[in-house]
Amino acid sequence: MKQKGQGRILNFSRQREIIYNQVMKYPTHPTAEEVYRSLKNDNPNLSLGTVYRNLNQLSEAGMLLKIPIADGSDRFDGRTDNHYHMICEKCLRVFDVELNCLDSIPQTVIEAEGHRITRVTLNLKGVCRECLSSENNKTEQ
Amino acid sequence: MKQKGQGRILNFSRQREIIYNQVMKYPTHPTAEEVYRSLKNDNPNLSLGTVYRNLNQLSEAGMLLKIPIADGSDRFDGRTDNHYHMICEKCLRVFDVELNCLDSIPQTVIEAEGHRITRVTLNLKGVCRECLSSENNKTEQ
DNA sequence: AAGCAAATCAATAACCGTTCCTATTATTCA
DNA sequence: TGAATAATAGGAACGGTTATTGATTTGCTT
Repeated sequence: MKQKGQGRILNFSRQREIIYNQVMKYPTHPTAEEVYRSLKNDNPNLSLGTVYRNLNQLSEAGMLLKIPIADGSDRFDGRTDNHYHMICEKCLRVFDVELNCLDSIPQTVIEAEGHRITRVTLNLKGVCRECLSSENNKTEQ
Repeated sequence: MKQKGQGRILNFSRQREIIYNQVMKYPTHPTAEEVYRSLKNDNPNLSLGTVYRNLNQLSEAGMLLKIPIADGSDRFDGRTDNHYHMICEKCLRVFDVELNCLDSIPQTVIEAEGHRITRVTLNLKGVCRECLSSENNKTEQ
């Protein structure tokens, strides 16, 4: 393993490979802890520190997306194209959200205030479609 | 102190009052730790837990705004109207940013995905105007 | 003002997510 | 193959925050 810069290819150690594959396999935006637990059975000597280290390396290399969650654990996403996330307050699942209106924020702020924006992190909280409809079934909102 | 609901009036205990006043006094978006340190000299028996508790109570009551920072401590803001924040990677100061384009996000997501959005949290990272211009003075970017 | 219940307090232990450390094992490549 | 390098497991340590405790203060009722 040589390179660590953004977007570079990482060589795959055994542990890195199973960790990467696990995140790619499920679109559930798992936390490091969840990745660890889901792999621990078949890999009894996997350690949590290794999971954290590899998830961070993979996201630095641009192969995964790290989703910072304001009031909870970071999550990781195999989808690396530009998109955002909503966390449901009821079921706690994380949903992908397309929002191209955010693309203009850096330029807007530069023009208005003179600051240069390098990273836009958005956290949406709400209630997902499924939870909304099961709420409605109870004629309660 | 009776009420805890959103926007209700809180009675002011002595400690709550000095904590609230301190946040209102400075527009620096201090962390709980910073509020604690800035008050500790004049109030030697103030405890950090009290600062946390009161800042959270005040923000639940709508008298302060709690700003979650993805990779650091939460910050508190005496300005409670709708606005957003940029943190400068160089000087680490937090700046207020006006961004009315975000107001339409809840409706957009409802229409596109069917989820109901209840809270929009934005974290902007970048380089502030002052740091940008001092960078330019070194003919280096 | 006295008595009492509720709120608040300081101090500190516990907690959680994450990173760091160390000795060991695996991988690379000359 | 063997020396250098990188990755690992396991667990300690860390920073930010919350929970617990027992003591103190406050507000209410009379």
